[in-house]
Amino acid sequence: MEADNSRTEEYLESIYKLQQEQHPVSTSRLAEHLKLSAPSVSEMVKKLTGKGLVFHSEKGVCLTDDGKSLAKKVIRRHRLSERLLTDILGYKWDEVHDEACKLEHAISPEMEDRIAESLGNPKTCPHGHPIPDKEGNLVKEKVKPLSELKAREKGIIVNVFEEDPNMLKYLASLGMLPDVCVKVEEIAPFGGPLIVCVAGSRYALGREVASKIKVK
Amino acid sequence: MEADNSRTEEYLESIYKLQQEQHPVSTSRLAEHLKLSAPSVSEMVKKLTGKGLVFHSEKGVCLTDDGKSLAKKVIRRHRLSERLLTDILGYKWDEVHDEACKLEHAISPEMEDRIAESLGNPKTCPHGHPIPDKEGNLVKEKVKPLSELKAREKGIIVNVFEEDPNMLKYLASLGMLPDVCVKVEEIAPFGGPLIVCVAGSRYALGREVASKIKVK
DNA sequence: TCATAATATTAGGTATACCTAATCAAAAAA
DNA sequence: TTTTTTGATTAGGTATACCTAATATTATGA
Ligand SMILES: [Mn+2]
Ligand SMILES: [Mn+2]
Ligand SMILES: [Mn+2]
Ligand SMILES: [Mn+2]
Repeated sequence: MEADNSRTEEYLESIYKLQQEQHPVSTSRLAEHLKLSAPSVSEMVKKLTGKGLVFHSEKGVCLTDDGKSLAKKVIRRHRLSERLLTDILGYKWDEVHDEACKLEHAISPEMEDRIAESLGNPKTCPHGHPIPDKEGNLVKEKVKPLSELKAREKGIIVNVFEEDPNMLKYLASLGMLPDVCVKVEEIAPFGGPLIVCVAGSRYALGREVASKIKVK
Repeated sequence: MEADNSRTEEYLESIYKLQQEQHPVSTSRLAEHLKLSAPSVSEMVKKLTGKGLVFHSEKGVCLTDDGKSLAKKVIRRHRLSERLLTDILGYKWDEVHDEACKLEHAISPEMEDRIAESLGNPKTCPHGHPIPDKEGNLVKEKVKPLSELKAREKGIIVNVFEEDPNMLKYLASLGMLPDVCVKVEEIAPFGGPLIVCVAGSRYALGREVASKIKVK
């Protein structure tokens, strides 16, 4: 019978994403992201180790080459799903994450190809993240968080590292979407907000939020 | 946590389909269709009974009103998925069944609506079967098997009660698709084939195959 | 009617993936 | 350095959905 790898895929996907923040991923961070208990994750990580998909370093869990390869396949399916949802079915960018997170496990390689083709082989998901190609290559643009720009500096939004629908909805309402130009007018002291200018309007943006927005 | 009803959905879907052939569905027939052992099905049917989705009559398993309602939801998602695959992603009618059978469990009510709308609220799947509406209403056309037509009688193909890709591929190669007109030229005796005329060409069609093709 | 065959269910077991409570180990604080 | 806190794992358990082998039930047909 055909195995159901959806849990394995979900773990690898999470590990891949979390390692972008800090390299070896801790059990607790992974458990938090997957909304599972630490022992559950601990146990599953052991199984993934047995399958040669992850290994344990000093500081935490790392993906093996096989694990990385599978993770990128899942991420490709996830991001293509998001594009299908926005470009063809008319979803907003804040509505697609959870749907795509289920769809990604129900998509065959055949279907993945067809979606990519039908969409004209898109390079990024609606949040600006690169879609790995069939071989697992993905182009990471050199970016920095909006929060690191200095006063009077400009940047173009590349992507938004955030999956919370409310946050995304909020950002969309300010017009802060990929490819949009943002200027930091001034930076309030003592960890205060950034005053940014987007399409002629000025907004005060918290540091936390600004750090999720990556610009070039 | 959100429950995974995919197995429940798969059982109800099968029961619904099989009961169209013969009303109360036997455990063995169900096991065969689901490609599972009889004891597995026996056990699962007991669980479905506990959930109030099916009940046991003399002759076999029947859907309760709740069961029928859920089954029709699954079938709606299945058939909309098939249409998405053919109409938007360019699949052939013989390639969609298995893909749709996985997709149908990963589609939210929200997404179901969006697919239906994007496709212009189609009335049937690529095989000619009606797509139940949101409320579970579905229009069954009055049809009979092609095998019951008499010599020289004509009919229009309404649907094909078959999910085997090879059979569907074969029928498509003869141009035998929904809405196509077929004329039975003659019927060979002793259970022999039907000689049919489709779009000017004549073909010999086995009785078994002809009984799967429903015409009006 | 009685034996045979088909169907359904029970019994007992496996794999997967989750949980809480308890324990162990490492890091940070006192 | 000893204590406390945080983090990870072990121990023991549950739910779900599958399996094979054995048994029971129902039909069929000789
Ligand atoms: Mn996911
Ligand atoms: Mn995305
Ligand atoms: Mn199905
Ligand atoms: Mn169909």
